[in-house]
Amino acid sequence: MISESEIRRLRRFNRVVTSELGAMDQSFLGRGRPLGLARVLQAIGQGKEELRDLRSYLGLDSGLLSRHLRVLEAEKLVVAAPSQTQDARQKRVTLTDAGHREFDAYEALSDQHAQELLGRSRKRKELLAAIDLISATFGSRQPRIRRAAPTEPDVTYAMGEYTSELSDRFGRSFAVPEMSEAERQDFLPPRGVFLLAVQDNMAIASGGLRPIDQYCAEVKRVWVNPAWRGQGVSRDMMRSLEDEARELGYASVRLDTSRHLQEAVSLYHALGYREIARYNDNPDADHFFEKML
Amino acid sequence: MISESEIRRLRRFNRVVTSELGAMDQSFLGRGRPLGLARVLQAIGQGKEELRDLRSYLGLDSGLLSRHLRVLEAEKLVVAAPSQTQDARQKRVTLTDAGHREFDAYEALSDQHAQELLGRSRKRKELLAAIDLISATFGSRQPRIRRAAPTEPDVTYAMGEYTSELSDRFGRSFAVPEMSEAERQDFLPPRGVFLLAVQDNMAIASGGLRPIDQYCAEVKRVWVNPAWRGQGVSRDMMRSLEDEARELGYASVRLDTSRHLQEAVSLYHALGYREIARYNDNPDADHFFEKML
DNA sequence: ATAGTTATCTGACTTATGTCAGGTAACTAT
DNA sequence: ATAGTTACCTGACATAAGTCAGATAACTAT
Repeated sequence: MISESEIRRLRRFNRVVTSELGAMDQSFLGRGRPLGLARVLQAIGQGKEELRDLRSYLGLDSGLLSRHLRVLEAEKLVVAAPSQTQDARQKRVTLTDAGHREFDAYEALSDQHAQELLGRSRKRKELLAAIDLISATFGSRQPRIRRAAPTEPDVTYAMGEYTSELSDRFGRSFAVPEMSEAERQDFLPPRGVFLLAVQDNMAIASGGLRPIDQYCAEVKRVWVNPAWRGQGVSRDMMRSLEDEARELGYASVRLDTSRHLQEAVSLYHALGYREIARYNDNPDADHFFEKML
Repeated sequence: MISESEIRRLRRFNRVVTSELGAMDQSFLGRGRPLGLARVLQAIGQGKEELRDLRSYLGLDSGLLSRHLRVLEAEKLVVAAPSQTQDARQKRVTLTDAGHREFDAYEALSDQHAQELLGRSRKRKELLAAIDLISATFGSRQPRIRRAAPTEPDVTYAMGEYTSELSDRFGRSFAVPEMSEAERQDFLPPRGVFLLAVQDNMAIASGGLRPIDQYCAEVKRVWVNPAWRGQGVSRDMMRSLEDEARELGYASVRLDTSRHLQEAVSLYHALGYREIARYNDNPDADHFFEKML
């Protein structure tokens, strides 16, 4: 079971992190606005514009939220508008230009704090892996899979991690693939698609689909952040890619992979892919799979 | 430099952890006492008894702390007494029996929360390593080295980690050494000593010294929590052990180690130890060192 | 001995946060 | 059409938290 010392280690972690977060709050107060208002402003800036979302996200009483919004309105940082929904009782608030500036200022403070923390670490890569593992363990439970343009920053991030992992696994350096305009189009409907699994606002997994010919698409660049592995994320990603392929009118998908990525090989077997002969000249691939849709 | 995505990962971590800590606070409120008072009570229970310590630890205004203490006194949870120091103006507060019970109740809540969090993890060992790395990176900077009795829980914890690491390194299972009463005496003055490096109230490194003969002591069980490595902790530990050996009247120290612990071998070289011939029959050792004090 | 400093306490005040009971207008179910 | 419900707002109130200006007694430096 869970030992005394494990509990103490977690509690030490709690103590340490609490004091860091306290420092963060202090820096927010520097803008002369109580924390409650700052939180509301940040939440709105992050797209929580419907009042009901805001209330549930911040856990606020409706009266209190109403009052906070009144203050922010008086400061001309937000404006109220009727909600997008049918219901004319519901409202939404959006940031004014001044509101955006103020929001950006809070974002900059957060970024600065984050940067300062990262700067303290000698072993940044390990630290980030540790941070991700904790985010994965304690974070909200539902990664959401959505389409993404190959040029999005989140895709760039995912591809960076992907190639860095390939480099580790293969023991030699891979470069992030530079895509031509034509290659990017291959990953966009109607020819293909690029998917990201997003949790707590950040990509934790990716996968792409591009045409081989009229009837067959190829699965490429499937990556899952190591901290989220073992929770069925890659399975969900593969299923979503297959769904997309069907919708785009393909009859089958193919993919290649390598003995250096053993979990991948097992996964494809488990998902009903069958091994086929080499269908391309990728020198790093030694396993080839196909699945009829 | 520090990239955009690294900052976002740290901020995601912040978000996730903030909401966990919020849940913790909620559970504290269940005892019908505002957070401020609960914190004071906890701090006193943790040995912050001098008012000045309390103030600086909790960052409280002296007036506010005074009032908080008055409330706790009225509840008969704490009693004030003159400070241990010369200065008759200074005061200290201690928990009454009822105070201890109340403190224990808060401790139980914390433990319960910690346990619940750990229970959520599939990969507990990795999670704890991640937690330690973050504690090491963001925690307070000064590990303190102190003597410890071989029977202390912290020593037991350190030895558990030590043997578990040996098992990993050697690729076979080591058991935590059962010590006879005589062996324990070997690690206690005047014959020897056992040291712990403590940070944020927990052991992060250990080392022991026991007699070989009248003139020479042996360094044993040097362990540093992996999260704290690379910061000179082992160096400090070795220096402290040497100081202790000198004080206990030894003229030299010896130690054995293994090629499986390459950092250890380098460290001993760097600290001025010279390799000598095998001086014992430890089958796991293949390097032997000595240093004149 | 004297002047200045320090540790703690008290009272008065402010601000932040939270709660609750209506109120209005817009909705839903029948 | 009517009764009941819901989303948001307002006013009144309560509690928590923090600030500040003295007051007192005990200290320190000279």
